[in-house]
Amino acid sequence: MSRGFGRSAGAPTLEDVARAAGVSRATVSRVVNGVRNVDPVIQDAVRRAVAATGYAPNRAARSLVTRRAETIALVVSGADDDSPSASTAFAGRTVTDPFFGRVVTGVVQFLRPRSMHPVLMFAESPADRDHVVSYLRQGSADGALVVSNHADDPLPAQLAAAGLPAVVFARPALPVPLSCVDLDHREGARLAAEHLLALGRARPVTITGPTALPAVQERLGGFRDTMARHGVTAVPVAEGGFSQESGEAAMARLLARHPDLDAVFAANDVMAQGACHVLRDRGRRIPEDVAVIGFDDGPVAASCRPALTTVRQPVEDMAAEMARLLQGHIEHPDRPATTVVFAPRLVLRESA
Amino acid sequence: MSRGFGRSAGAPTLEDVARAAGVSRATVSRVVNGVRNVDPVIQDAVRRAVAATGYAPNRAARSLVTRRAETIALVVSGADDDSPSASTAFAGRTVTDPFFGRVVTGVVQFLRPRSMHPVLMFAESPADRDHVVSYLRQGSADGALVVSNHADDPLPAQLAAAGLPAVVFARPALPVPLSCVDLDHREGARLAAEHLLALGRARPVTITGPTALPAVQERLGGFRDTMARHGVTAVPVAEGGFSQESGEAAMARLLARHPDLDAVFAANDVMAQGACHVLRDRGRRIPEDVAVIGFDDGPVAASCRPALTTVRQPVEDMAAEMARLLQGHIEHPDRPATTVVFAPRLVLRESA
DNA sequence: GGATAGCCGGAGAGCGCTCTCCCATTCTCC
DNA sequence: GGAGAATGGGAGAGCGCTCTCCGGCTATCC
Repeated sequence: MSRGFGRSAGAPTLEDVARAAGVSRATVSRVVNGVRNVDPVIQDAVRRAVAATGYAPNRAARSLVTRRAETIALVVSGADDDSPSASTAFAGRTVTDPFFGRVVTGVVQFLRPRSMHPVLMFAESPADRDHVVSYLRQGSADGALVVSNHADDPLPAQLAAAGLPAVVFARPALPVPLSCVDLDHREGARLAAEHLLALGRARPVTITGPTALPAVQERLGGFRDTMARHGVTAVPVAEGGFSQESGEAAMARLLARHPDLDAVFAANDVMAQGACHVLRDRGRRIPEDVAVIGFDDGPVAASCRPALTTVRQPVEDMAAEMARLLQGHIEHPDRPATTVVFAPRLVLRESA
Repeated sequence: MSRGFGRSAGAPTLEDVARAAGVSRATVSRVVNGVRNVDPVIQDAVRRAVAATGYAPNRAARSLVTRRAETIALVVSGADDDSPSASTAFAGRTVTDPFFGRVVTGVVQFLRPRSMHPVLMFAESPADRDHVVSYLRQGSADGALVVSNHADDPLPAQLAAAGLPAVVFARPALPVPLSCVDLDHREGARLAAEHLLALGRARPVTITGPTALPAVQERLGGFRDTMARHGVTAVPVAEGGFSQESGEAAMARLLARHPDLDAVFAANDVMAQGACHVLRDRGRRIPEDVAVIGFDDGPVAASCRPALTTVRQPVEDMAAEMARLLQGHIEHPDRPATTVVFAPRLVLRESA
């Protein structure tokens, strides 16, 4: 931390290091960035000068000329605009949701070795979305990773229209010329259905998420189709909102209409957990009386009782892939958008 | 999005706007930043030109001259250096931990109205910490918010030594000249103890976190002292590691040694939940046979069964206060470090 | 009416860096 | 040994912005 040189009061600059090493600014820059060959002797002198002055390259100055922020935005987006309370409900749900943590983990996994760090942004209103767009247009970040919880989130389209590099998690409702990562939801649902069938369950019900989401549709379709293929033609459905309470409510409705149900497939773990609570309160044993399968395999799945049998979504890998795709789009602006689909896996625990 | 002007291929610059509006660069800058009086007529022309060109000020250029990044770093820090597996264990634990989400929520609450966004960083190794320090020294962020999960995390001291603005969550083990926010842990433990005493419990046990943490010490001390003051002199203790498994293991040990226990005070909700599982597995009813009190009041507390009675830590408020303090330090570098202590609150649910 | 103050716009100097030229030196090969 | 190629360092022009200074203008006051 010894300064000594930088008589210019502030932090030492390239100029200071150059003077200390007795070379030009350009040479120091070359050594610092490891570009072009530089005489080992001079390299050494420069490195010593860097250490002596405690030099740290100024990021703003570098960005100004390279036109790269070396930063990406991680945008959590999509609360309903016209619902006044949506804003807080959403923030509460998603940021505290372990799903969010898993996304962060995956993104950081990819970014860290590259010494990059995500900027966290939340887009819940039209103003927020404009802000995200202008943030990128200002060059504060080179691209965006978007996680919407709303099927018709307009942000991806805005980003695409502005020609900004972006990758989205889960295919948006209306096609957008952006790369995205997604899960094979139909396959996940098929896995769940076949497991329940193998268990001999013949009166399954399902708790879906908001049916506007394509992913929700696919899970439902996959489940129904598989069941139908095995002769189970009618699968009662209740729609939930991904929250535990909504799962409880949905379960209660299903139980009232179909007291003889023997299996539940919920569109996420949290609702599955809610369903378990209700089932237990009504004296049903899990999995003996009712088998329950969730979706996601978030941290709750393993820690709740009974531990949840669930369809694992490799969120961390998917998030890391988003980052990788984004990097590709940033470095090669003309690269066409692609969709990477991940395979789900059934994780067997206690509930089914 | 109509461009039209910027013949300079890239994004429109101040220069482009100035030309379009028929004024000087300085005037455009003044209008954009709302500094000094500018003739309303000219202001209007400038605004029109801004809209017409689709101008967005370049952040790097601005930062270069203002010496402000208008960005702060949110650093999650503290895995044990010498334990090879600590890195992943930590990342998994903390990022997925709802606690982290609550911190983010609080920080964003403060930052958002100011159009700022946190950069997420993880510091688990000495190299990571050096990286955080140099990131700040590069001017990539104006200051850091540090959340350590390790009592003797060296990062705060490094930051302080480098003279960088930083605020830490929870007082570090060894005093560091940085502002911090903390909870009155003794008071929280007292609240829990008195509630158990009021319930008529006389054979309480407690599951602590890693005893190296000052907060853990205070919770334990506060619990013991309050109990002692009411005649309960011996409180069996088992140390946990804040994870559910560690809570389960601790509970099992306590149960083996003190089968007649009638109350458990756990140092966090997750361990309390683990304790509940073990107690139930051993046939103990909660709260009839054993009353359980957790700490934190994270999202799990309300959603697990039985819903947890717990000591609420206002994490969001604390995190927002961190951001506020940091802003103060950034704007007034000479402001002395302060500690803001928050009051806990007992939240009554089913478990006690 | 002239001197002084106040207001507002423009000119221009950088902020710290990268990167393209350019030039000096050494190497290579006939 | 001399022409050509390669190698490695320096000079200097900006990147897009802010901000100080300056100058021209109008308002104010004796």
